[in-house]
Amino acid sequence: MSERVTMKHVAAALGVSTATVSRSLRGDPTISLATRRAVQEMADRVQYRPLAAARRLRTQSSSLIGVVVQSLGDGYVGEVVLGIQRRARDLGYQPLFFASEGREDLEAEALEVFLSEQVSEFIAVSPTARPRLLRQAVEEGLHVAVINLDTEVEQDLFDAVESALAIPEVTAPGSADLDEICNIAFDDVAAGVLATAHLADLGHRSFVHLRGPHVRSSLHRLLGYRQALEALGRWPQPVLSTTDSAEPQVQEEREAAVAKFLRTCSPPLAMVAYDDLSAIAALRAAHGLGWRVPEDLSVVGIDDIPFAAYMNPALTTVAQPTHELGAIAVDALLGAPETQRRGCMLDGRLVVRESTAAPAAVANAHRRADLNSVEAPMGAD
Amino acid sequence: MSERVTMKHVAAALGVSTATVSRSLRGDPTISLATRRAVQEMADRVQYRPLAAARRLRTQSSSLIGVVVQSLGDGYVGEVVLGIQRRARDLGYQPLFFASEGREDLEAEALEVFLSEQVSEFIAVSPTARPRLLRQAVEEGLHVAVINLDTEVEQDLFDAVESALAIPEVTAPGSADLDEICNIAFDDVAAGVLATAHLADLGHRSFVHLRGPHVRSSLHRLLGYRQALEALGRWPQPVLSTTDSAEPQVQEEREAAVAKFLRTCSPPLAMVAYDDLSAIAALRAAHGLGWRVPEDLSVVGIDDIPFAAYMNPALTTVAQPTHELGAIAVDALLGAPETQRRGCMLDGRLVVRESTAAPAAVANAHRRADLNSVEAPMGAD
DNA sequence: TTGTACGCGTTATCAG
DNA sequence: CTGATAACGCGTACAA
Repeated sequence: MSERVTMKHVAAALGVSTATVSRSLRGDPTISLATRRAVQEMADRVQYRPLAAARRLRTQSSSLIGVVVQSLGDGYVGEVVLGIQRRARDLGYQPLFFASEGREDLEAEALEVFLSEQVSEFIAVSPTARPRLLRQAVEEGLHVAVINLDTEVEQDLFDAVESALAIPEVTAPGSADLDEICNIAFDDVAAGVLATAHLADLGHRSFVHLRGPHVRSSLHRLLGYRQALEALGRWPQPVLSTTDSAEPQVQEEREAAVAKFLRTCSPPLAMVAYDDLSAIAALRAAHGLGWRVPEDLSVVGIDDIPFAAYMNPALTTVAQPTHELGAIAVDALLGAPETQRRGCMLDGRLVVRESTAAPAAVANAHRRADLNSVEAPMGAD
Repeated sequence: MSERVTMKHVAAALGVSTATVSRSLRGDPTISLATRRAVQEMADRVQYRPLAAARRLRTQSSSLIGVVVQSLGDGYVGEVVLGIQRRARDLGYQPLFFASEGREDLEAEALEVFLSEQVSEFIAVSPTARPRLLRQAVEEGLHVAVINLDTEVEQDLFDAVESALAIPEVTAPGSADLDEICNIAFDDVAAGVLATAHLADLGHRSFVHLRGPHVRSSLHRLLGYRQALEALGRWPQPVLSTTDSAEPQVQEEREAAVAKFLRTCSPPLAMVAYDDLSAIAALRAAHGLGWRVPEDLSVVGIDDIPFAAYMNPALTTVAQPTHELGAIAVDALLGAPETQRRGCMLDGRLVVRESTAAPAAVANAHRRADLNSVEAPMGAD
């Protein structure tokens, strides 16, 4: 029934050629201002909408920007994605999102789709150690930017960093082979330092780090923890780790690991968690054992996911500049030449909320007794 | 440098016509199996990829399914979107996501984009009271499905439902004018009933509902609360409300409202919150006043956002069948004829975690004294 | 300043 | 069973 309105209609209605319409609509200055205006007016009078497919077929380019994420539901990713969408829109681009669910086959499919859609700019948000996707992407001629590339890292490196020995040479993120891509990164080392220094500034002397999975960001945050402590002359300090398992149980394992550790020591204690989710697990563990946060245990997370502020107590954390990360990635690919290309590193921002406080030194002695006598309110279930 | 591989290349390499290639690739049975196979083989030997733009220009249809959400970061939306993406992929469609940020201009832009992209199927996830978008969409000839349409509702209706009077005629969601669209809905009334009944089953006698904003879902959940209570012969019971304000403060306002209420009464108490976020605010308020959850206050949320399980205590809640909602919406638009068209209503599922328990009747008397003597640990900051 | 004409890669129609 | 050919809507080189 309702025919699609094409340039032909606009042209006919005005008695001009389609070429004139085309040129007018894109503001070609060789067309007289009068006709340009007339065309404009007629175009939206008849509700003309350029057909993306036709334009793409003709120009061989799509003004589509492919974005692969693991999951759109993740709060952190959502923020980054928002930054991408806003900046892309400013530049006249439309993001094409694809959730990979962490599956390699879906990542491959994403690439197929992008190629079919003539996507030429490609952003991967926090890809977990899948160089293949990125390799293929550059091989296919896409311009790719990565936000927080997170490659897998050997256990040995963690062991070394956790030891009292000299810090080993920590390779640059991503490193070697991936060279064409630009990596927009959060400074995980600095975040680790920031979190730890905050606790130290509060007067804490006794620290613990809840380590993340075997990936670069985890290693770097640990490194920051160590660096800050070394600067204070207090290294080594304990590091907790859990087996890297699949999503469902990971929170419980973290909670268990923290609980186990807390039983071996006495307040006050200061914890730097790998990320906010880890910190939240720690909150639960502490509560389960009757440790009060922040009085007995100060906890600082990293990321500042949307829910951090809603926790009880609200989580002190190092915020990632999520929107910026997204915007910069877009700029790096599409922005004016002055916007950098070769990647960059952004600092986090300390957000102090309720989960950290000065150690309650005075009350120590008698609280300690308390803790030993009470049963854990929630026990292990 | 790297030329795009087209059907022409495939055809040339095999000495056949592009028509044959085209037909073979789409499995046209009029082509001999032999050639079909040969074409297939050659096609992926030379890495042929159909150009979406060309196909669309020719067929006038895009196998793209437009999806408008408010925010991709929202955990709830993320889950729904996942359901959409999975089902869409099964049917050979590619979702095109657009985050409206709740802005009407962006919604309009989304529609423009969809039209340009020849999108013919359109899903809106939890649109908040913006009939305009949907109207325009159907006017432009799109097939639209809505997941949890949430229109604004007058204060009067809330007042009426909260009163002791007879329940007023509550109009169907969306209602009247939006008729072409199919509404895939979560049964909010049933969810309210489920949550309330759970608390009643636990033995609670004293209830309170923390009401949501002035939208249909909020009204319906309140209605469920009332219905369940009426069935028990315990209506009326208190209902808490906050001013509907913009995102940033809403959590704090909810927390304050709950705190204010808790000060006026004594444990044990059972609360049905509008949603998980409200419930989380209640958790904070309770903690701030020294009420223990679930011993003094049982709280049940609705939605089961991903974070509900991580809360401390983990939140008991009524889960929305998020993936299903998404999948059904896709089916309603694209699925086989046997998959319904005219919308449907899905039930929630009670997920019992740690925030609800039987009222601690015995301990009441002396605990009450406690509560009155202690200062709120966290005070108001 | 504007019009004419062609081609982008694909599919559909019509012959063969 | 397969091939030639036209057309989808737009942008642009070239001509006027």
